[in-house]
Amino acid sequence: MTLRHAVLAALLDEERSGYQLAKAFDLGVANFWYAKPQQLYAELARLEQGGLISGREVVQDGRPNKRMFTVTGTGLAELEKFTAATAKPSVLRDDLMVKVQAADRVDTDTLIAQLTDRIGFAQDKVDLFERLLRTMRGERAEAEFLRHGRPIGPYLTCLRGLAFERGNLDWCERAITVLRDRQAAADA
Amino acid sequence: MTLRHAVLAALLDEERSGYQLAKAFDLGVANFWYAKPQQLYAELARLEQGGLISGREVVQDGRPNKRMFTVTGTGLAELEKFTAATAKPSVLRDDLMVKVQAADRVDTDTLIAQLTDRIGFAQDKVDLFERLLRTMRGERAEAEFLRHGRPIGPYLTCLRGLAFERGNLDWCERAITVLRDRQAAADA
DNA sequence: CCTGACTAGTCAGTTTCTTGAGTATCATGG
DNA sequence: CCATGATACTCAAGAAACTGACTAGTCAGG
Repeated sequence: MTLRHAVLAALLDEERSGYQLAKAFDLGVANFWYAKPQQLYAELARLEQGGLISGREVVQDGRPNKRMFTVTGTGLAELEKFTAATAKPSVLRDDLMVKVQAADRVDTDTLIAQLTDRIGFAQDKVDLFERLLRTMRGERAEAEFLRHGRPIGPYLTCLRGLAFERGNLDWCERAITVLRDRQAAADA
Repeated sequence: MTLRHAVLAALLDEERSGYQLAKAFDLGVANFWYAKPQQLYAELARLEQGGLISGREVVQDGRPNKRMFTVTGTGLAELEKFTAATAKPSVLRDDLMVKVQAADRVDTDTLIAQLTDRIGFAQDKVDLFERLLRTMRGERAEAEFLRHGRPIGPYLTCLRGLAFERGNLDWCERAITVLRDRQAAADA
C-alpha cells in the first residue's frame, strides 16, 4: 500500500491531474516511485472516496476536461502516520542483475549488449535528473538551496535517483570491462 | 516472470534445495533478487513440471528430508533466451523515498528517525556483502579474481549490491545533515 | 520440562501490478 | 489531407507478489 502514499506525496506541493501524475510516475521519469496510469487513476478514485484527497473539475477548451486533486487534512494525517511506521527496506530487483548472475553460463556478447543498452538508459536518466535538480534550485548554489530552498523533499529524492543511476552506469561499465578482459584471456 | 529466471540463475552454480534458495532470496541477504519462501517453492514446482530443473530427494537423518534441484539443458536454454530479450530497466521503489518526498510537510524528527534506521540496515548489508566478496575471491586480489576467478556472475551482482547499499548509506547521511541544518536554521 | 530457534516445507486467500484495448478531441508535420 | 502524437481518461482480465497460518521433527538454553 505504498502507491497510496506515493500519490499523496506527489500531490503535496501542488494540485495535479491524474494525467500529470501519470507523466510523473512514468518509467522514463520516475524519481521516487513508478506506476502505470491505470494504477494511478484507480488509486486516485480510492483516495477521493476515502476523503484523503479532493478533486475539482477543470473545464478546458481545445482539450478534454480534467480533474485536479489536492491532499486534504485527513490525507496529510495519513502520510504522517505512514512516515512514522517502520518501512520495509527496499531491495534491488532488476532483470539485468539476474542476467549477470548467470554470466558464467550465458553468452558473453549477448550479456554485453544488454549492459550497453542499460548504459544508454542510465545516461539519459542521469542527464534528466541533473536538469531537474538545476531547475529546482534555480540560481542558487546547491549548498544554499539545501539550507533554505523549498520544496526540499523532491530535491532529496532526485539526488538519490541521480546517485542510483550513476551507480548503474558505473557498474555496467565495470562489468563490461571485466567480461571483455575475461573473453580476451579465454581466447588467448 | 523474472522470478523464474532468478531461480534458474541461482541454481546454476550448484544444486540447491528450496530451503537454501529461500535463505538466499531473503530480505536480509538478497543480493540480486528478493522473494518469499512460498513464492520460491511454487516456482520450483512449476519449473520442475516444465522440465527446466530436475529435483532429487535427499534422505537425511536428524532432520527432514529435502529436495535438491539442478538446472536442465532446457532450463539453461530458457535462461539464454531470457538474457537475449530486452530487459525493462529497474526503477527505485522505496517506502523511504516516499517519506522523504513528503519532507516539507511531515515531522522532521520522525523522518530523521527513519533515515537513521535505514543507515543501520544498510551498514549491515555493506558488511555482509564485503564478507561475501572476500569469501568468493579467497586469497586472490580483486583484480586477479575479476580476470580469472569463477563464478564471476555472483561476484559482479554482489558488487552492485554493495554499491547500492553504500549509496543508500551516503544518501541517508546527507539527508539527515540537510534536514538537521534546516531545522536549526528554522529554530534560530 | 518448556520455550524458542532451525530445518524443510505446504496451503489458502488477498492485494498489487501489469497487459492490452478502447474513447474522444485537438494540434502538428509532411 | 492524412497520420502521428499529445491530452485525458476508462474497463477488464490475468499474472505476480504478499500475508498469515500450519505441519513436524531436532536441538540448545534456561
